[in-house]
Amino acid sequence: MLHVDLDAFFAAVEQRDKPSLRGKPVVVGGVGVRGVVSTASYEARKYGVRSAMSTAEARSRCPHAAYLGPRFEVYRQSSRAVMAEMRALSPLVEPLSLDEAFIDLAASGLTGLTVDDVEAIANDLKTAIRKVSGGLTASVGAGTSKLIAKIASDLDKPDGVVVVPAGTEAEFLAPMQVTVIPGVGPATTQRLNLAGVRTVADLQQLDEDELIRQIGSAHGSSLYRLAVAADERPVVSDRETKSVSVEDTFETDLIDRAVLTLISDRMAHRVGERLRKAQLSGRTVTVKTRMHDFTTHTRSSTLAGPTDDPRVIARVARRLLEESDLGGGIRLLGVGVSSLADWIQDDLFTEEEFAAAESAGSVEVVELPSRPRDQRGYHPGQDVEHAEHGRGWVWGSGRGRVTVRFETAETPPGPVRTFSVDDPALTKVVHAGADADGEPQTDHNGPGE
DNA sequence: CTTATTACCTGTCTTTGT
DNA sequence: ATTCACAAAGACAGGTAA
Repeated sequence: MLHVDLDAFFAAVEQRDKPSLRGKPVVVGGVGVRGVVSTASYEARKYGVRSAMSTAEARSRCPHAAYLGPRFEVYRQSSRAVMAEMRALSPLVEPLSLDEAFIDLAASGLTGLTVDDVEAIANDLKTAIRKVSGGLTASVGAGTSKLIAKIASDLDKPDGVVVVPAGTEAEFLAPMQVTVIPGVGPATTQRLNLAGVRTVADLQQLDEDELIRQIGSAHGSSLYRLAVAADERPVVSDRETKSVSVEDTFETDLIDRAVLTLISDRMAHRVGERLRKAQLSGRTVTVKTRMHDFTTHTRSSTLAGPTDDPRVIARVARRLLEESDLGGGIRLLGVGVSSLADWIQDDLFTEEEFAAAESAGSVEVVELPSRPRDQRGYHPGQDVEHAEHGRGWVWGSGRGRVTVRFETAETPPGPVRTFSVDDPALTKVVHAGADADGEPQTDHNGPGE
């Protein structure tokens, strides 16, 4: 496997496009009062400027650098060209961000390679990248797993190649600080240090149960395996999106609820648009607030069915914002949607579609049984309509409840909901097809029609 | 002083299935 | 057909990390 990392990517693109910046310190990131550094060129790094540092601190460390806002469209374009070169080498490429990706060479039949073979492949790739990107350089790590490739790519930056021979993985890792392992950040490092663990060798000697007690079961068992270089994680291209969100830090803290409501509405619309563009919809709406002291709070609410409707997202976000304590004002507001489904809301019948289907004779509507509290009125396979959840069909009934699955023949199964048989919002019972035996009649007898 | 976006984990409650 | 107990699953909020 290869891990490819473009060197100081955003800054390098700016230097490529503006020759006067070459050889000079360049800092790309937020340029406002609350901006942070995305990328510093190697010239700027000499002054101690680092990613994630506040722009204010970077300015004091390196006042004569060029400070530029990011041009994501340009970076995306170069990224696409570089990723295409990788895919020419092997179809199995997993981008981690605009400037980073894993490549599984075995997926294109490149197996049984010597260290020299891999080095040659990496150098050829770097040449190809330089050619299609207008001179960008990359650092490449290679090894028998994602973990080793990722760590190796960091060892000889910029413009380096490091190949770790098969069989030497554990000894390669042993002398390194635990912080080199992806997933071990400041919090985990501190907990490990308290347990006397500083290097991977220390970690290799620790008891797994002890490790799990210190840092939790999921993290503990995966870290335990990574420490001995046991890493079977596959390279996965086309990973599925699991959430979509928008957030913004304000120049000054905001407290006015009317202002924040308008901002929330705009954010909800942007999220909805992005969901629609990606043909996604989701059930959970989350509002995020960051207080002046940087504490962060989230409030979320889950709908019965997925939506991509900006108005629905905005309405829920408004309510969540109302329930949020703004304290002395907030520095950040965010709106997101998660619990994504790959099928969209209009799989559920709208009122218009229902009426059209009805007049076309493909469905007939009958009155609810005269004793609506009698669950014998619902049979498996019957179609029903619920005021809030749309149209679905009866999955089962009993114990005073009727279970409805919302789906159509063409879609994956929708959510199953259980209602009390006397739920007034459970309105229409529909017999699909021609053999409905009750007298066909249009009727609704509940609220919410 | 401390971005934007996404993913994933955990503890605690609540809901739902059997 | 109804009730009860228990387990599994889901919802929520916060934390960690890249």
